[in-house]
Amino acid sequence: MERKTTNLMSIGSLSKAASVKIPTIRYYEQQELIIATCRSEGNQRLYSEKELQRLRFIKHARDLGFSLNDVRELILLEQQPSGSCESAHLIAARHLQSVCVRLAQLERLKHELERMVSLTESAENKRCSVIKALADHSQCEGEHCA
Amino acid sequence: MERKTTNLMSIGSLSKAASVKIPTIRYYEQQELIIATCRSEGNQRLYSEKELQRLRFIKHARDLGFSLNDVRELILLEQQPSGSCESAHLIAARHLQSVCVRLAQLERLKHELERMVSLTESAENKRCSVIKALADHSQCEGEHCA
DNA sequence: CTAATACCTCTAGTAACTAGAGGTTCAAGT
DNA sequence: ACTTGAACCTCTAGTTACTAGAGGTATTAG
Repeated sequence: MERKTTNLMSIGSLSKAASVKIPTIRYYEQQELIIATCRSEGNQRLYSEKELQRLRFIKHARDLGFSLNDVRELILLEQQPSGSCESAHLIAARHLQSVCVRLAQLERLKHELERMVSLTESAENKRCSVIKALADHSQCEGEHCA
Repeated sequence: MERKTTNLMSIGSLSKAASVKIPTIRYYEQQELIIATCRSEGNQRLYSEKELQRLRFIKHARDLGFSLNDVRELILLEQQPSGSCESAHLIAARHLQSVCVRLAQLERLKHELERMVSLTESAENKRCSVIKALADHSQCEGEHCA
C-alpha cells in the first residue's frame, strides 16, 4: 500500500548514491551491517531505497568518526521502538569526549612540531635541529614526554 | 677511548628505560629499525646505550605521530653526515601540515557532535535525535556531507 | 639445585578497509 | 541470436603498528 515502486538497484548504483565504494559495501555486508534485499538470477546484489538509507546512515556516522562497532550499536538502537535514546546519546557523548581528548593532543603536537620546524628554518648550525629535537627529548615541552 | 663501560642491558631493561613495550621492540627489530648489539650465549638480545638512544628517538617521533616510514627515513638521515637537514625539515613540515588538516577536521566534527548531543538532551520528541541526525544528513552542517 | 621470572620464536588477531586474481552476468548494439 | 565490454561475483592477501598467545628455553635468586 505505502510501498513505493519496487525499484531495485545494483551495487554500483547504490555505491554512487551513497558515495561508498563497492568493496566497502561488500565488506559491510560481511560485517552484517547491510544486506542486499535480494539477488538477481545471476547472483548479483540488488538493493532498495531502504538499504540506501541505511548505507547513508553508516556513511554519515563513519564520517563523524564513529567506529563500526558504534555504528552496529546505533543501528540496533535505531531498530528498537523506544527507550534506545539514552544509549544513543551515551554513544554520541562518549565519542564527543574522545574527539575532545584527541583534539587537545593534536594541539600539543602541533605546537611542538611548529617549534621544531621553525628551529630548522633558522638553523645556522650544521646538525639538523629536527633530528636533534627528536633525539634529545629533554628539550621537549610536550606532556607525552614522561 | 671514548667508549663507556660496556654495560649491556636485556630487552626488559631497555623496554623500561625507553617506555616501549617488549613486543614492540621486537617488532621494530623485524622492521629493521633497531637491532640488538649482540646476543647472549643463550640467544637473548643485549643492547647498549646507543640502542637506547635510538629507541627513544623512535618513541619520541611516534609520540609526535610520525609514521614508522617517516621514522625510517629520519633515522637514515640522522646517520648521514650532512645535507640531510632539508629532507628532515620536509618530513616534519609535511607532517605538521597533515596534523593541521586533521585538527581542522576534528574541530568540525566536534561541533556537529556537540549539536547532536545537545539536541538529544533537550529532546521532547519520541524519536531519538542522535539517530535522526545520523539518518537525515540534510540537517548536517559539516563539509563532509557532499 | 630448583623455582620463578624473563626471555625466545612463530603464528594469528586487531580496524577498516583496499587490491588483485580469475571467473560470470548483464545490457546494448548489430 | 550473438557478441562485446562493463559491471558484477568470490576469495585471498595486503595495509599499519602493534598485541596476544602458544609452547619452549635461559637466567637468576635463594
